[in-house]
Amino acid sequence: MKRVTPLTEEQLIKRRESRRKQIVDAAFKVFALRGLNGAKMSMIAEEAGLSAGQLYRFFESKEELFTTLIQQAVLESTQGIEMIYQLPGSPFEKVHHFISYVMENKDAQYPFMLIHHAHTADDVPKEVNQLLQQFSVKRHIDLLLPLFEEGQQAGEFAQGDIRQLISALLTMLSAIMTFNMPIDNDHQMPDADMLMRIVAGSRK
Amino acid sequence: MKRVTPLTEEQLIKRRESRRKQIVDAAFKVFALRGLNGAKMSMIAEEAGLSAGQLYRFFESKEELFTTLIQQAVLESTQGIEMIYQLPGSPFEKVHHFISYVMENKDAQYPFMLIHHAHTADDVPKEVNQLLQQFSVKRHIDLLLPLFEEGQQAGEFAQGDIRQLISALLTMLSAIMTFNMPIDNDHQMPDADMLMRIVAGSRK
Amino acid sequence: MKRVTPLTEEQLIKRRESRRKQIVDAAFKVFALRGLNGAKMSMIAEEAGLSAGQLYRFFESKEELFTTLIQQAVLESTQGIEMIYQLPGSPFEKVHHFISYVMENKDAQYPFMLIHHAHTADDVPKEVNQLLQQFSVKRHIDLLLPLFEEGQQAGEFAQGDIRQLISALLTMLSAIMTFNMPIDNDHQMPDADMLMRIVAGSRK
Amino acid sequence: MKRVTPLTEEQLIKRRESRRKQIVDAAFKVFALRGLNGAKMSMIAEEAGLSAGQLYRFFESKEELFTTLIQQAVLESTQGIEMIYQLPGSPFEKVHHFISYVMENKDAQYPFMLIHHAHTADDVPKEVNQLLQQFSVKRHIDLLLPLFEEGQQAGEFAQGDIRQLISALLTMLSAIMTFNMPIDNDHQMPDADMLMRIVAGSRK
DNA sequence: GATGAATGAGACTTCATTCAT
DNA sequence: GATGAATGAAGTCTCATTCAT
Repeated sequence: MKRVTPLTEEQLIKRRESRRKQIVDAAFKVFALRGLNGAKMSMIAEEAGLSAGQLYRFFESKEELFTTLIQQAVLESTQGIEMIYQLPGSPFEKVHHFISYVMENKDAQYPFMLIHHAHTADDVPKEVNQLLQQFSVKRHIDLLLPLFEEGQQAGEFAQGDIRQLISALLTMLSAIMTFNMPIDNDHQMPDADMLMRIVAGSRK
Repeated sequence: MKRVTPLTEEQLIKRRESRRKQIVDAAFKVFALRGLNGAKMSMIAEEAGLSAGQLYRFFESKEELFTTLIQQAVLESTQGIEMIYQLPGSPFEKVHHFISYVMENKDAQYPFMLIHHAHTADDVPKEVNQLLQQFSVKRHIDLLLPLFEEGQQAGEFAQGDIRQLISALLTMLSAIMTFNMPIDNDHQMPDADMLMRIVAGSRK
Repeated sequence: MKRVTPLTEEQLIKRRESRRKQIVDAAFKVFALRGLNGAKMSMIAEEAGLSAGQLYRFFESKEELFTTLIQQAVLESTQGIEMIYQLPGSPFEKVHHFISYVMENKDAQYPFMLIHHAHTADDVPKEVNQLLQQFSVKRHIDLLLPLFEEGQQAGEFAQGDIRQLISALLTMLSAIMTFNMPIDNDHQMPDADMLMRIVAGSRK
Repeated sequence: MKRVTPLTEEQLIKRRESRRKQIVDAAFKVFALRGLNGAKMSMIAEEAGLSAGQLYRFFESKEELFTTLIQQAVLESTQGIEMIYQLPGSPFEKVHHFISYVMENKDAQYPFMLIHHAHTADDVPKEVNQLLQQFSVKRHIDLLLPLFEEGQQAGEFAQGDIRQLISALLTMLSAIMTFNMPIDNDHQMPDADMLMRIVAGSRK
């Protein structure tokens, strides 16, 4: 006769955390792809493999869930950008690597897409707006500034206002990631080489 | 008691058509800015200066309205692109003008934004999907092909696969127009000059 | 052939106001009898003779509806108490009349019941709490103070702390109204005479 | 590995009964304070120091639990009233003591509060309604009748219909206990002396 | 013909109740 | 036996669509 024993507390906590991760991952994806209003709690639940009601044992509301994700996205996007300094090669090569990496990894794109939705959606929780004001692109630009200054001095990058250059690059990257067009044979995303032309400056 | 002379049939038809145009214009704008789900019928009615009920005298449903607009957007985007041949100057200058024009004119952007929404929304009417498959970017690329071949031969444009180059440019343009981020001092949209670097090719 | 003409604007406004009154009256009753949580929007809608969705054309949310009613109840309860000075007779007779009137008129009781629910319910909107703090019983006591002083000096009322006496009377009145027990042959509400014994003081 | 000696059957039954009592006590309090709908099973479980699931090993449903409590409350309220004959002094003093005791002891109030909720809630199980009809206030009045007759004959109590007098007193008591208003400096509960004026009759 | 009021389907959220562990 | 995770029904709220006036 098999005796069924309750899980130990440790097991419970582990399970709970893994559940929570499931939800966060699912929500990350669904919110990134569909935005605040387009994402339905039922979609997130399905993506996470549970019922909608369960979400509320982990997050008080759709708003709180979204806010949590934005916090995480802000963090991850910053870390993703900081990563650029670990990449090998000259500034040009670093940036090139970075762009390639971001464009090829869905997971790397979600944070940027999420932040974009947070900027453009209609009824964003006010905590999110505060977050966005504090950790805006400005921060990302600041992070990249030394690298671009170095690149510019080395003659690898276009001359002109550096901050503007970085901002334009980031905007284009975000725009492309957000664009989210189902790629077919016709629609072709610009590749990293093309984007690097913006960074490097034109022949003309 | 005021006696109103009845309108002739022709006048009636005219009035009806002008009414319909009001609706289409309003819907164009609202759908372009807010997407299929974000746009509420009541918003469109208000933008058009009509009651919500009126919309249904011209379109059977929100879906039909959206479908109609997509048809028109496909048409207008094509016409917008054809316009490029009327612009003065070399191929490079033509493309530069075109990009500048599109980026500075809200109205010119609506068709592209609308098509983007049609591509990314989830519950798009199937007629719309058919339309998008038939009149895809492929068509736009075909239209621009001669111009870009000329530019390439003149050495103004980057070497390499032309179709890919055009596709990338169009995608970027759409992406930027769709990006729709509230511009602040931090977020800076790339300008036409920067985009032209993609077309012109890099120094490297 | 009968020509159906739209209502004039004036008619529309009238209809809208009458609708609103219907809702307010229904909500007043349902909230008074069942409290904030016990009252379902569908019950209010049914009592008002319309569908639940309609309520939202007049009030943004259940909370706003409740808050509006509390404002009105605070007003009405105060006016109801001020009314006591219009009643004929000595202070004792005035108070007696007042108690009788309140206990016999359902409508006169709703404001007090509503305020009671506002005090005791769980998730009261914060505007309501503010209101209750500003226009609390203190105000009612202040209003009745002159009358009770007069009655006490005339020897009609019990000696002792007047404010306490008034407060106790009001509390008992509220408690009785709120008690809301279905009256049967067994349960007998105390009548005005009995309550007046509290006011008048005991023989002992 | 720790070996636990199995409990004897008697011990098991004892444990089970103590468990059940925990639940009943917790539920008594929570239902008394919050009513049928305001009380959540999870609150009762927490108050009892158990998991929500456990409740269902003792009671089939919230309704059954509530019904059980009402049965007990009816019993306890009757016993509480019978207690009055054990109190010292004249009828007046007995009643005064009783009122003081009830007003000062939360635990003594729960049965009355519970019965009140049973009377006023909307979706009360029908068994409860039957119970309330069978063991209504009538019973309480019958119990107190001899005492009040004695008091009346002794001239301590007001003249008039005794049953009505008792009923009014009980109703007032219940109402006050149920009133449950957060006491502040403004709201002042009537005290036992004031209530005794109802019993004793007025000077007038 | 026009208006905006009314309905009903669907999304968010809570909680009694069941059930895997 | 116990726990707390999972479900589903019900309530609040929104909006496309219909319809009385």
